[in-house]
Amino acid sequence: MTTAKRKRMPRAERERQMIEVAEQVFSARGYAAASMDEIAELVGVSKPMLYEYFDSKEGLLVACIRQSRTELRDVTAQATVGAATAEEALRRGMLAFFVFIRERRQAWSLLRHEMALIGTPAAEEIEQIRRQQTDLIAAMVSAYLADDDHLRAEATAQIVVGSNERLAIWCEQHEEVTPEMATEYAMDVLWRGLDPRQG
Amino acid sequence: MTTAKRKRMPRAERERQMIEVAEQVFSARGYAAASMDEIAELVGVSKPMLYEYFDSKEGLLVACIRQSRTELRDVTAQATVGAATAEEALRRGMLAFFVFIRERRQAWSLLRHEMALIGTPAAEEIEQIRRQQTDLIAAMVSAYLADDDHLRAEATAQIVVGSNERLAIWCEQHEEVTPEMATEYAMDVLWRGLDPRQG
DNA sequence: AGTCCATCTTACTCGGAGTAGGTTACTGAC
DNA sequence: GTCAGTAACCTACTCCGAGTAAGATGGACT
Repeated sequence: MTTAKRKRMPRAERERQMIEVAEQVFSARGYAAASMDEIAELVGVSKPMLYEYFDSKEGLLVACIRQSRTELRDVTAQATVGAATAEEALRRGMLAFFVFIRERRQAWSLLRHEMALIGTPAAEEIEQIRRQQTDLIAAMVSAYLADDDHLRAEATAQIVVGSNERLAIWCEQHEEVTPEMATEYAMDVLWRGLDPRQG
Repeated sequence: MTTAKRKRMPRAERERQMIEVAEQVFSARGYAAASMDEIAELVGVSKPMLYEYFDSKEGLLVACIRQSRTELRDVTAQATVGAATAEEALRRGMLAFFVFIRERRQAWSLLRHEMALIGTPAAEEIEQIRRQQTDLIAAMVSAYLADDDHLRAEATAQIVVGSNERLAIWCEQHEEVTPEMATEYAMDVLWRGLDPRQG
């Protein structure tokens, strides 16, 4: 379809193509229900090629996740540049996140599947990839808030990420919640805190 | 071992026994790597019995998760009774949570596996079970904080739960973080907020 | 024109989820 | 006692999909 003769393309290009197809199939069918045979057929290649390039079904999923996470990190990082205050950086970053998950459904669906790898050999690698995001936030927390307690900064990053991910899943069931509203809800708790005494 | 003749026990009892064994196997091997044959053998029963009582591997996992989540909700709900303020209720609830995940590793490991069911027919049922927890928190938020915005209360509950779950996973990699420290980190963000201006 | 190797294929194995159909022990009725 | 009736249980399969062994083929470079 895209290219005339579906044959003999260089490894790097084939890999990209495989990831693209796999991303669609994984997010459409779910990781467990997706079959390597189907992905291979859609790519227009035989199954052993997938194994040649990605070792296993898990490996293929990890490659897909790595790509989507990198995009997400870049989008959120980009959103925060030029923010004057910590508050503004946090708000912009979160808004970028909620916009991302609404616009790039497929990528987000894939990221949700990273949890499917818990308890597998790939779990550690996934945790490594997540650190792209948490390290970024932990660094901002330390810098903006002049907090030199490293452990606390990491914990704070986990809280921010965890909040956003859960909120994102919740948003999927509440179509009426816009990215702006989600951001407002999150800011209200994370920045101001639940303590009602402050104005 | 436990009972002399491993034969012919009433359904309810057999179910409990199956769940007990399945909980161990799932949390030890991981959902994907666990096999129904192994579980059946450890129970001392043949595989079709598992399917008779739980329909599928997924169904068995859901049953295990339901039990562990009920325990977790009861523990956290119990911890908050008699708290004088919202702050105290939140702190006690979260401390109970972090103690739970450290003491009942197996149950917590199982709850982490609920994510493995994303994109499967059981996903909706899992989300239903989670609501045991979020509804409880949303109700407390509404009551204590006199907030009548239902949507916001739900979002807040998701933030609290998401924070705690991510923090719990992070704690597994940081043995030096005690439940008390985790609670303090979480309270500092969720109650006071990140805004450094307040004292 | 021939050699090398990266790309690609056919045709398998193997393990585990799920099932068809039959068997055995207990329960109550007479 | 003994004879349904049924709940608990088993053996012995099917089938699908992950992963692999071993070989074919096209193109690049000498």
